[in-house]
Amino acid sequence: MATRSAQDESQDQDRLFAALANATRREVLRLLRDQGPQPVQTLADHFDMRRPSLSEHLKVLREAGLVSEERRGRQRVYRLEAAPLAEVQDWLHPYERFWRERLKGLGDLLDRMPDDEA
Amino acid sequence: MATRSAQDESQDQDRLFAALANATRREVLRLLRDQGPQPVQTLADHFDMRRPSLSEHLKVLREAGLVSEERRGRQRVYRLEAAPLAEVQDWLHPYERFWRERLKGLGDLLDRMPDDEA
DNA sequence: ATGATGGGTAGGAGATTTCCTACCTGTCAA
DNA sequence: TTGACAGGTAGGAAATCTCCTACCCATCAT
Repeated sequence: MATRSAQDESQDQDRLFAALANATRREVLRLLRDQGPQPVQTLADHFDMRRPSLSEHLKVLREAGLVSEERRGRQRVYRLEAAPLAEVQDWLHPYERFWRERLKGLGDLLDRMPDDEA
Repeated sequence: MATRSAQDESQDQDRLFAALANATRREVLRLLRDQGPQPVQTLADHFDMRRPSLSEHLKVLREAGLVSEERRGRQRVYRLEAAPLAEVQDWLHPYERFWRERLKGLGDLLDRMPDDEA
């Protein structure tokens, strides 16, 4: 197995978070998740945007490893590749106790309040 | 409680993901998580960047709700506010079964391979 | 009061993003 | 073979991001 440098990995992480930083791209992921693999035109129907622009979004998603394409005749069927999202979850993990502490604290506070103040 | 429109919420989500789409800002969050609340100068020591630039990153994080500031004398102590990250986790959740399926498939495949090929 | 310190804002340069129109390639049907 | 269709790339405009220097305002110590 080819070993990847720490630099490569943080560059991957950059590409991943950057890919998610756009509402259109997040919506593409949602469509592929909820409706399964589909060709570009079917995806494009959901957006108020010319096809070449969507093509570029698909390219960003491809380069982040979040989608794959399969050529079927003259169509290219895009499919969700969720694996990189596990890395987002891993990134999130060390923060989890912080927001749970906060929510717990809020819960405790509410518990101590009379109902009509809560 | 003031009700927030769906538009407001998707704008929040945009701000949140956009805030995370920068390595410097993610590193600020990590520092606040691992080293606790601290003033700007202490944070700035970790970056090869002028202070005003870091100030702007802190502003982006503030507007995403990911940090808060407390004025102590002439210092401003920044603190991690992890709550919005719960929203990232919520966003992630519907994707989880997809990457788990994939990993499971990979695991099954490896199980069927001779050790020296795995 | 005055200077030094902490940290923000203003304004601008250069890079990057996101959209567009125009055009190209590959596949299918007549 | 010719046309139509799916979808990519090229190149450019406008917006946004990320950095900078210069400057401003508070606070604290002298």
